[in-house]
Parts: sequence; C-alpha cells; structure tokens
Amino acid sequence: MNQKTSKRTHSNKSNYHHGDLRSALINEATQILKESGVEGLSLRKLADKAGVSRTAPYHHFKDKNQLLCTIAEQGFERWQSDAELIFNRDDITAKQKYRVFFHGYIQYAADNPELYDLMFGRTIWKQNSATQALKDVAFPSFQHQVEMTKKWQRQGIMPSNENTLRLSQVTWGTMHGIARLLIDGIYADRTHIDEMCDCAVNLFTRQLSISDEVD
Amino acid sequence: MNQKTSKRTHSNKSNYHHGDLRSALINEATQILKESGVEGLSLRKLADKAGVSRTAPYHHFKDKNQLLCTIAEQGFERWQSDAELIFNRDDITAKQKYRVFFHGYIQYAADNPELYDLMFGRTIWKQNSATQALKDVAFPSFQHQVEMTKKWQRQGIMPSNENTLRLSQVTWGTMHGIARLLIDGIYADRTHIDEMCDCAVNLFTRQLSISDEVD
DNA sequence: AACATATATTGACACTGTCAAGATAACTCA
DNA sequence: TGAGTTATCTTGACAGTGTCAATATATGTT
Repeated sequence: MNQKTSKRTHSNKSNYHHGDLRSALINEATQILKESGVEGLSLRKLADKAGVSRTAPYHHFKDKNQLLCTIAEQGFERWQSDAELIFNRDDITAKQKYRVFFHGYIQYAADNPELYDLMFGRTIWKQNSATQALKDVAFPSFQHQVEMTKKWQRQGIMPSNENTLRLSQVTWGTMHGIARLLIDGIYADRTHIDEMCDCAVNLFTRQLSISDEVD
Repeated sequence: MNQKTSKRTHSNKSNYHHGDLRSALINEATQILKESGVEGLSLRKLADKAGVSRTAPYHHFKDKNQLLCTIAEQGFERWQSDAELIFNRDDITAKQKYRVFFHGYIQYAADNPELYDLMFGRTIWKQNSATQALKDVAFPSFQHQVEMTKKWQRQGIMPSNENTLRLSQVTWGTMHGIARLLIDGIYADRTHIDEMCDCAVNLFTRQLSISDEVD
C-alpha cells in the first residue's frame, strides 16, 4: 500500500511492465473471490486474467496468503465503516441501535459471503497465517464491540450481571454462527434471516421498554 | 457399508487384494483428518499409508467427496449418541439438561475440531455435495433439537412467546458460532469456553427457577 | 552512459484429484 | 473341476495447483 502509486504515469509506453499490477491483482482477485470463493481463486488464473505470467504476482505479494490477507483487510475496513455508521446514528434509540447492528452484521455477511468466509475462515486464522496488518484491523473491530456491549449494559439493554467480555463473545458468536450457517449453505432459506435476528435480539436484550432512551 | 464384510477370511493369502481396504481407508482417513484437517487429507497420501496404489480408493469411493461424507456421517452418529445420552438422563432437572446439552455440543466440537469442521464446513455443504446418506443422518439431528426446544418451551425454560423453529435456529447458531470461533483459531483461549457457554445459557433460559422440575 | 533496482518472464518441481486401460485375484455356476 | 463374470488393484496419463530459481527487460539514479 506504500508503493506502486507513482508508477501510473506510463500506462501504455510498453506492455512488459504492467504499470499498476498490484492494484489490478487485488481488484481481479476480489472479483474472482466474490464469484468463486477462496477455493476458486488460483494465482495462475488470476495472473492470466490480469494479462501477466504466472509468477508475476510474486513480485507484489510474498505468497497467496499475503494476497488473501490484503483482501480480508479491505473487508474488515468496509465492515468497520458500516458499523461506525450504525453506532453514530442518533435518530434511533439505543435498543434499536443494538437491533440494527445485529441485523447489519448478518446482512454484511449475506451480501459478501465469500469475503466474510475469507475474513473469518480458517484459511487465514486456523493456519495462524494472518499478517500483522490484518490483525491490526481485525482485533480493534471486536474490541469496539466489547466497548459497545459495556455501554449497552450500563443503559440496561443488556444484562448487567453478566461479564462484559463473555457477553460480547456470546453476541459475536451468535452473529457469527447465524452468518456461517447461511453462507456455508447449511441453511438455504434466506427469507428467515430477519426473523432469526429478531429472535436473537429479543433473547439478548432486557425487556425494559422503559429505558428506551436515546444513546 | 453393505459390502466388504465377507472378505475378511483371507487376510494374508496374498497382498494384491488388500482384504478390507474400505474400512482401512476410513480409519486412516479419520486419523489423518484428526491430525491435519480436511486440507491436509489427500487421497494419494491416504492410499500410500494404506499400502495401496493411488487409484485403489476409487474402487470403494466414487471420489474424495464421498469419502469425506462417509466420515462426516460417522461424526453425526457419534454426536447423536452423545446427545441421546444427555437427553435421556433423569438425574438432573430439565434446565440443567439444557445447560449440559449446550456444553456438550461445544465440548464435542472442541474435542473433534477437524471432524466438526468437516461435518458443518463448506467443503461439504456449500458445494452442495452431501450424499443422501449424510443428509439422512444430519437433518434428523437438528430436527431432534427442534423437538427438544418445543419441550423446553412447554416447561417454561425457554420463552414460549418465541417461534420454536427460530428459537432452535438461534440456539444452534449460537452453539455453532462459539464452536467455530474456537476451532477456527479465532479464539485461542479455551479456558473461557465454559464461561461463555454459561453466559449463553443464562441468556436463553428464563429465570423461572420455580420450574426446576425433572423432565 | 553505467549501474542498480523493480518488474516480468520461462522452466522446473512437487504436489493434487481423477480418468482410462490393463492386470490379477476371487466368486459364481456349469 | 473349469470357464466366465465380477471385484479389486495396478500403472500411465492429464490438467491443475503454489512456488522457487534463473533470466530478461524496463525504469530510476548517479
């Protein structure tokens, strides 16, 4: 991300050097990922699509894993900005905000199933192959949710007698689980997503409709 | 499963025919799976370990997928019998049973991470490659949980105003999500599993400690 | 103009799943 | 017992994968 931005001056001077291969690779890869998933993304096909030789990508990414981590990074950034938008809303109550956040998470996963799989799948995490850059984007994402949980507890929306970290983990686990059941094809029926989310939110939030104060 | 049982008579008559290759393959494969996961299981290594040629397995399994489905089947059967054991206990209250079931699910996943990944991963489900035999074992497993949920609602343990199917889905989603966070290496700290489960159970079960009747 | 660096190339290696053809043993029935 | 069918296992082959080494070419720098 710190290089290659100055090279765009000689686009069609020759065709031996691509000019902006790194960006092109990321874009093409994101496209292929969306269509065929991680298992359908091969560096050779990717290089072919970008019009370069098989090994050209290796001058911009150490290996396949590093490419994947870069794409996953972008996924986290996009979700982070989506979530921020929700957290910063002031036109809805705190409880509504919780509900919107929950739905938003599942929606993001449903809209970008293969990207979500990459972001949270074992391809990256189980092999312990996440780059530092990826970790630096991924961890704060959960950390932020912990803080929000703490807030929700103070506001009486979530049970205050439960440990905040555990509560966050369970909430995340539930969202993650529902997301996975959907994107992994275990549940085919997507028309029930919203009802499932609502059901979960009902269980997690306290029924104190008195405290429907704005954030 | 309907063949090969009669061939065990001539174990060391020759070594051209293995004698009981199908079972041997399943056993070896289960072993490799446990150690290296689906991505570490190749038919060629498997054949090699079983002492046969690369293509010998194809006379017992149509392709790799069919082998995987067979192993997954066994995983479901084992979990099903574990769950049955819990459901049939009469030494604990219904509410305790719910808690034990929840913990048991996560425990099974934690004890057999790679097997669980195979059972519920996209390798099988997202590609829509599950054999009928596998479906016939997997679906009743969830169906059974739906029935239990209905029972728990009647007993006042779970909220009766929520749709039973949605409630089952959310419960399963939560268990599945926590399990996945653990086995996919997103959470490394396994010492908090029990606390997470307890937290989830607390949220899902109504606080009616009056109805602590035995099932 | 000379040299260093970034970028791209072809060749190669060790893997993978799976098909086709052929070999061998076992089972079936006369 | 012997002949023929079937089950099982073999080698050879093909297309695909990630990635390394050696090489070529263009760009940037002095």
